[in-house]
Amino acid sequence: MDDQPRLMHSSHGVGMAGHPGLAQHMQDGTGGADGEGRKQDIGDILQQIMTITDQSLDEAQARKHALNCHRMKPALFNVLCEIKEKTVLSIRGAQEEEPPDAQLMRLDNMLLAEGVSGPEKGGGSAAAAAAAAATGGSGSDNSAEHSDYRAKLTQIRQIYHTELEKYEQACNEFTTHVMNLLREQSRTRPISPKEIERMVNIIHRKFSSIQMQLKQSTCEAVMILRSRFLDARRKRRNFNKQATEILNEYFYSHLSNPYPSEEAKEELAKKCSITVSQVSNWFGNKRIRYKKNIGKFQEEANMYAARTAATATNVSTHGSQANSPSTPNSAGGYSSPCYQSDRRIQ
DNA sequence: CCGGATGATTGACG
DNA sequence: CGTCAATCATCCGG
Repeated sequence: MDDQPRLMHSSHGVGMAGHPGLAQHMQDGTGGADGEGRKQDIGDILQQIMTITDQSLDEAQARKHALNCHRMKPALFNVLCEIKEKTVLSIRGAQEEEPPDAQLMRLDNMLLAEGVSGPEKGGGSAAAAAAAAATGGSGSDNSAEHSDYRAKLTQIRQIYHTELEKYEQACNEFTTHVMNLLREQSRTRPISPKEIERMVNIIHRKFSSIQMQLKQSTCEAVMILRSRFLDARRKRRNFNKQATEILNEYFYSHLSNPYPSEEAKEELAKKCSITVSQVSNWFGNKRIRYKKNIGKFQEEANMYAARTAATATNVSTHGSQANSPSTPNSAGGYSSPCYQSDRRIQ
């Protein structure tokens, strides 16, 4: 039975109700042949086919078996095929493949870029590294944040994958179920493989729309995580003591003009293992805070002035004085820096 | 836990 | 674009 040609449009579901022209075909094809008995038979068989989906499974199973063994069954099947063949032409080309969804592609790309849907290790760490670089944090502290970010990303990724797998499994289960159903039904009514395929497509589309929701919420979670991670203000760490000393040293030894050039900033940044913009921030903050309350900083100023003076004398006694000519004005008064520090910045 | 210290951000200005 | 001034958000010592 299975090798009979099967043609049936499946978009109307599994029932036969509403098939046009079936009744008259039956009359035309069988009316004159054998009288009332046959007509009755065919009426029965049709009725059974039409109502088979309304019945409970085991009941239907028994009916189906009876139906398949019915002597009129092959003939009826052929008739159905014939009708189907006529109608299938008008159905063809009704709907075509939809273009790949732009939003879905965007989501996929983003998940891939964030390392959620890509290969296990590479993408995630790369994205985290990029994010870390963007924050411009110093070496020591962002490794902790980095691992924190990584851990959270991994968490998201795991949830995403288990959910995705669940959906996929459910989709496959449902698809095979429907396919079995259709294949089973194709023994009593004509169903073409193409129609089964179309039905599978419909199911897949439905499930992928569910997946899209998953992807969307995953993307959202990643964005939130990322924005929190990238907002450096929320995880500010003080510079280490050495960096602060280097910066202060420069600041107080250039008190008359505490505006490091771009190269000087780069140099300081390298020495302190921070970024140039962090150096700029530091000097900006320092200048404004120093100016605001010079008194508060005087002790500090004296200290650094004394220190630079000491190193300067050390250097000069050793014969080479390479770094002194830059700011003769400010570095000179080491004995009483507190008196000359006023109104330098204005 | 509080308050000052501190790094970063924001908006205005030249 | 660099700087200033105000402000935010966090850190950290007492």
